[in-house]
Parts: sequence; C-alpha cells; structure tokens
Amino acid sequence: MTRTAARRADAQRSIAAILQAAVDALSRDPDASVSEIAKVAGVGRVTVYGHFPNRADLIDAALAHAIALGHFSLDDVDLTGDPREALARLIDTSWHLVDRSRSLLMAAQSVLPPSRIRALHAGPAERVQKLVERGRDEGVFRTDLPVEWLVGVMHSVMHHAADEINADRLAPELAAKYIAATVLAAFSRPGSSWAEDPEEDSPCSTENETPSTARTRP
Amino acid sequence: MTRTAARRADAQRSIAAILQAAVDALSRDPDASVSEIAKVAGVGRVTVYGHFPNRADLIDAALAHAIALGHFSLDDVDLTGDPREALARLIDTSWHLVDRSRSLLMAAQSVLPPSRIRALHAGPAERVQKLVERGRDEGVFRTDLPVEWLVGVMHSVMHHAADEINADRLAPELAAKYIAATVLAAFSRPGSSWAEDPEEDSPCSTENETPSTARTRP
DNA sequence: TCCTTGTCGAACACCCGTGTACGAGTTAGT
DNA sequence: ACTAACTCGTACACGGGTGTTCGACAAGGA
Repeated sequence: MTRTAARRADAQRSIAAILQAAVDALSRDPDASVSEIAKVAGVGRVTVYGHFPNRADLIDAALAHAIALGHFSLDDVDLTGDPREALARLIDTSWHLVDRSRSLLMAAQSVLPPSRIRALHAGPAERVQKLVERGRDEGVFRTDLPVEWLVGVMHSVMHHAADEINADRLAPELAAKYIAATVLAAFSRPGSSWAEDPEEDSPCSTENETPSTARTRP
Repeated sequence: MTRTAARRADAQRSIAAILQAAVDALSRDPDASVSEIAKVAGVGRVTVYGHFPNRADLIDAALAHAIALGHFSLDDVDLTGDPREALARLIDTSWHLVDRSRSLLMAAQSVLPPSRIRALHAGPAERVQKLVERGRDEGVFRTDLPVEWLVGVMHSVMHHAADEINADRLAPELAAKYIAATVLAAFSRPGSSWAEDPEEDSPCSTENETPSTARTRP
C-alpha cells in the first residue's frame, strides 16, 4: 500500500492497468472477482495482491480513481450564467459518467463502509450543490425542498436513464434531453411557470404527441 | 414445483412461511443465502429445496408474492378525480412498498432474466401508466416526454427516498411529501404554473427557507 | 388405523472466491 | 553487469454457498 521509496516503472504501469481494469470490470459486473480484474488488466492475480492488500482496498482505489477522472473532466463545464442552462450543461457532460460509475458504486457499497463512500463523493456532490444553491438564491430553483434532496433526485434520474439505456428502452442520444427536461421541471419553483432551454427554440413536437415507445439504439 | 394433486396442509404452511421469509430476508440482504431464508422461515434448508427446485425459482416466487401483496393493498387507493391528487394518494400508499421491494428486486435482477422481471412488473406498472395517461389527456401532465419515462422517474424518485431513509438522511414521515412535491413538479406541463396539494393549505414554510439538513429519525 | 406426504439433520460432492506461500524467471535502475 | 524490485504460475488452506442423498421421524388425510 503506502510506500516511502518510489516504485519501479513497470510497477506503476501495472498499478495503472489494474486500476483501469477494475473500473472497467466492476462497471460491467459489481461482483467481478479479483481474477477477472487481473485478466482484464492483463496481469496475474498474485500481482494484484502484490499492490492491493485485499479486494476491498482495490475497489476503494478504483472508485477513487474513477471519481478523480470524472472530477477532471467536469472541470471543463461552464457553470456560470443562468443556473438552468448551467445545470443543463452539467447534465449533458456528466450523465454518462454517472452511468459508468453506477455499477462501480454498487460494488463499493457492498464492501466499503458508508462513511467512506460519502467521503469519496464529497467532492463531486459539492460542485452540484453549489450550483443548485446559486439557482435558489437567484429565485430560479425551488426552496421548499432541501438542497440535498434535489441533488439526490438529479442523481437518481440520471441513474434511471442509464438503466433504461442498458435495457435498450431509451436511445442514448435522447438521454440528456430527457434528464434535463425532467430535472429542470422538478427543480422549478411551485407556482411559477417554467420552460426548458429558454434561449433555444424547440423544433421538436411542441406539445401534442410523443412516440409511445422510445426507439432502441441501432 | 407445479403439482396436480393438492398439497398437505403443513406443506402449504411451510411454503407460505418460506415465501414470506424469502421476502423479508432478501429485503434486508439481496444476497441472502437459502440457509438464511430457511432459518428465518423456521424451516430446514432441505425443506426449502423440497418445494423450490433452486434458489432462482425461490426468488422468482418471492418476488411474485411480494408484487401480489402490493397489488392487493394498492386496490384500496382511489385513483379517480384530479390526477394530481390521485397521484399524490398513490404515492402516499405505495412509496414504502417500493422501499421494501427495492432490495428484493436487486436480488431478482441478479438471478432472473430481465424479461421475467418485466413480466412480473407489468401489472403494477400499468396501473400507474393509466393514471399518467389520464392526466395527460386532461391537460394536467406534460406530453413532451414518453409515459414510460415519467413512470420510471416516479419509481426512481421513490427508490431514492428509500435509500435516503435507510441512510438516516431523511425522516420517514417526510418521504411522501418530498416524493409527491418532486414528482408532481416533474410531471407538470412546461410553460404552465403548478402547485401541489391544491386543496390543502400548507402551514409549513411557504417558500423562504428549509432546514439545510433533514432530521434523522428518532 | 394406516399409509402417504412432509420434515429434519447430517453428510456429501462440487464449484468458486479469497488470501498466502514458494520458486523461477524477467525487468528496471545505478 | 549486478542487484533489488517486480511478475508469473502453481499450489495450498480456508470459508461459504449450492444441490443432492439418506434414513429416521412426525403429521396429516382416507
């Protein structure tokens, strides 16, 4: 685990491969064994145990790794300006990160203590929370529900979209639109009218009918 | 499994106990073993295998049993009148059914084919779907998203509430209110103002502030 | 009553995952 | 080039879950 001296180059390569493999394998199957992870990483099972004392610590490191990657890619998103548009942008780039992390999170939940899970999620959660709070301060988002609840609902809806895509009941290109439309409505102030994408005219069906069944992906 | 002749009385008692025990045990732990289920049922492990050929079939029967119970208790709900109020009533009595079935569903998902899961869920899902469709026809609910999506979002939000309660971050008595407030907002037509519980005045904070952290349960 | 039907515990074989140990071979750093 | 670090495969011990079999025993139904 933690070492004072620097590791050799090939060791660092192995660790990186194992970490990435763990993210990949656990994203497909939350119960992926150490053997499977090692196989995906192109590495012997013993080598894994050489770098991580046990399965739990490996999953911990994998989750931290995935979160760090997500944190990095989310730094590009412009969260200034109208909170609704900012939220739409955030959803646009983060929903499929949530998708990939979904299964990994389940794996972590069955092995790591809840406190650890929350600690790892503190960073990303705060980012969204800040945006929601700003939207409330500006009178755009509702104030009759706790911020934590709203943030959780947003995550929940994104998870649901991911599930629908995995089940081939939702076309991936529609996901961001559906999520944004749902979340923005859920965040709106009671008693106030709202409209999504205030700057962009919507050439899609204005209101009358929607396809009763969403197209499956090609 | 399926038999032509009638079973003996004690056998029926055993089966009922096993079924209920399976629902209970799997609701606590989706990975509950057959031994644990038998222990909860107050029955030997072999007896379980005497009635159900394997774990998967047992889980299938348990899920079907739980759904049947839920279906029964949902028959009391009045779904006529204003769709928003009807939806609120439905949420009020069904959210904690969803809570208990949540873990059981996870167990089923890891053992049963998705087609079987959907088949078992067809009944309850249709009930909600009908209500949502009526709300759309009456101009109360939005028509710019598929009905299936809306129904899924409702389920998703209820699951989220259950998770929050399990994590002691949400007081159970607030769940129904939060869920209804969120779902009704999400279902509202874009561009139209909405208000929850139109008949009931809300003595709680009208709009200004909410406790930043929800009380944990006593 | 009598016989079928269930139930029970113990034991068995099987598979799979975890974590550790050993020895031989390979790679990187200096 | 030499050594320490690393990797690999095999193998082992251990625990735990799944289904099955067996024989003894209890309980329900006709």
